[in-house]
Amino acid sequence: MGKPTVHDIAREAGVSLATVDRVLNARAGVREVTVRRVQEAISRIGYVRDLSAANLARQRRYRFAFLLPDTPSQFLKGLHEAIDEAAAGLSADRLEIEVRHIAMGDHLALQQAFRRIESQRFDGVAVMANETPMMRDMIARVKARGLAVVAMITDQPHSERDHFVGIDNLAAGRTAGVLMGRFVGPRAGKIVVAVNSMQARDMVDRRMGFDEVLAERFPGLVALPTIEGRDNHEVVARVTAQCLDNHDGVVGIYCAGAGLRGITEVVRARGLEEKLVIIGHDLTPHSREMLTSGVVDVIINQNAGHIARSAARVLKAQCDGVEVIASQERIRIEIVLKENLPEGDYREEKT
Amino acid sequence: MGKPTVHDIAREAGVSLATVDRVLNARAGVREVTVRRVQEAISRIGYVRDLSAANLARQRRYRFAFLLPDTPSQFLKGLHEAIDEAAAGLSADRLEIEVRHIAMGDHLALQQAFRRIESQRFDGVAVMANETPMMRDMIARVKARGLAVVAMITDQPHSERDHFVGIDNLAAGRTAGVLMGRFVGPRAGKIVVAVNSMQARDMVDRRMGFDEVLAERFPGLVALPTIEGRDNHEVVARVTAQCLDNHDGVVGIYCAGAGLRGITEVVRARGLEEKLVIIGHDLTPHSREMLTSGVVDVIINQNAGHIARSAARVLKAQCDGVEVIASQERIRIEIVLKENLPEGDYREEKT
DNA sequence: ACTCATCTGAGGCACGTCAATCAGATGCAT
DNA sequence: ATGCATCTGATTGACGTGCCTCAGATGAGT
Repeated sequence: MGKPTVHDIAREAGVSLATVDRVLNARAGVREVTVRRVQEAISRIGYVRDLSAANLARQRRYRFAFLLPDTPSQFLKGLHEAIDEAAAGLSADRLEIEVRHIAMGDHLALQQAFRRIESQRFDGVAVMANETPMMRDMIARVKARGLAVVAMITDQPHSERDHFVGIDNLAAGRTAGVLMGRFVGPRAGKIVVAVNSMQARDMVDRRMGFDEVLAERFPGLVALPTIEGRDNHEVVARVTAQCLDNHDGVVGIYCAGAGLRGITEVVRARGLEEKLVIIGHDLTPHSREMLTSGVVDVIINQNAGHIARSAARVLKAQCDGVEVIASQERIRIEIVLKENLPEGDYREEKT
Repeated sequence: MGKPTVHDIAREAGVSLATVDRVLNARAGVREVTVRRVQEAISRIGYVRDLSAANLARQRRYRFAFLLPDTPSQFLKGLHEAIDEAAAGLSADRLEIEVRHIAMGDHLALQQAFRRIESQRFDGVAVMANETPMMRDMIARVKARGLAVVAMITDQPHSERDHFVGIDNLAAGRTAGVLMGRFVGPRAGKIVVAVNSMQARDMVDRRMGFDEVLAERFPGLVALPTIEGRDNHEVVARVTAQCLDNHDGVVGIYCAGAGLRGITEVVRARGLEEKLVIIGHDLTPHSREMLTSGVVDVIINQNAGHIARSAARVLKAQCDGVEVIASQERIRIEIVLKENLPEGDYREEKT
């Protein structure tokens, strides 16, 4: 005979289906003794609940909100697309995902967004934002309401989030550091480092990791003071140019944040492609092109598709009270060279 | 109102549920006119079938066989564990996976294995084996029986397999080549290259890719004739030692196949860790340790967990006649350094 | 007689299956 | 040409899949 069902439990425990169901779902209205009797029957016959049948019966839908900053970077655009794609693929599993862009830094907007999520019967939230006391409060509130919460890309380590979907940015910075050191080779020289903003935790971590490795293993390389690009190519381009004017012996550039385009423009304009080792973050149409054409040497990537799917899976697992496969949810620090560049990975090709 | 169901189609088309069902499942016994009428109703109300309800009703199970070589390498052990883990996670989706080890090269055993699969009502097969005319025949046979077939790790490009789950080994070899060239730096010298066997297609591809890049971009580096290790540490160790004895100016070792342990033993015994750049393939407990301790510089990895899950997903999608998310099924050529080494990725840590 | 906690039965979710029915066509005898 | 039995392909209805839900029954205690 097949796998045991609720009927088998009912028969085995000498109660009705409805009672079994109440025990299974830990609802009230069942005597202690009965609960025990049912539970014993369950473990005796080795019952495992069929989640898809259960979801069918209760017409369950999982509603998740994904909160992203409204910064218009290519990476964010790619992430948004990846989320939509994941949502399309998972709609068969009764998942609905709504992406909302929020002006980060605008505390009021963020608060409103969270309040709206509370009142709109969502089952979970994935949020990408800097960690602030306010964020911690908001997360605590929705958690108290029973929602699942994951932090995406940027962790909220001191909050009650259930999970972090993203990479260890310190390790990413260290990885960039090692590659910079080894690609530059035995030459000594200076390294330009650019970030979005030193307000952002992940940028600070990357910079720290990068500096650590340079100090430990490549004493010939000196990282210059951080350039802050504020998500703006033109700012990055201008400041990078200044930096190159002011310093002799620059051998590499590490672009830890957005704005790689600004850097590649300056580098190409001055014909420095061959002389400088350039390392950036995140695969985008532009960074792929720069990799292919040999202007950029390495891209450190966090796979947007993987992040989107992982966030959705983790939220669902949390709602179901189920364990995830840890190794599947570990976002890898991908090292991408021209040689191992995956085709069309940042965006789906149409079939 | 909610999503349209078969009832809505039936009402809209003015037929009964059973007729709708036969149209949906393309079974015979429905007049042309009626088929058209039903199909029009379907597209008019935008019906999408609920696969989980369908599978519940028909008590469907997906039975897949995974055929692996019985070579006792650490990578294969890890792959087997990854498959079991994936199977455990997917059993909720009604997937059953059976792993079978087969003495590759033993044509008779392989044929028997395939015959058994045909007679045992499997829905799909994932196979890891060298491409031979016999394999092509076997694949054609099971395909003719309606099974889904994917090639794993090693492609069967001239067969009728539905999909290949694995990496481009030429690109992997090129990736190893670039890293070798850049890590060695401006020094000139010789590179030792070890593989399992030049009979194996993937080994040949890796070697070719490696050589191409060296020739194109690092003319100072010369790859020595291939060492064939035949999946045996001791053979690898002995031949590597000989090779180091016979050649001056070796600056790096590329281990394209199994047997990395043989190489690291020789290197450590001679205290050459610092002097040589060592690049290997596949994360295993041993290669992780060598990476951590700095003996090995780079591991090119194909994620066993990803491969196992991808193969299972693709097989299921094939059975359901559904498209997969292409980017999710693209196995990446992972570059792993000590710095971006994922924790416990080769095997699940217990929670 | 009337609570109240506990428990049951029947029906529903979206779909599949199979025996049973129906309509139309065919063949045959008149 | 008409009536009638027969056959066949098209269609239906009812029930099954594992689980959930809610109105209502049961029974112990007041």
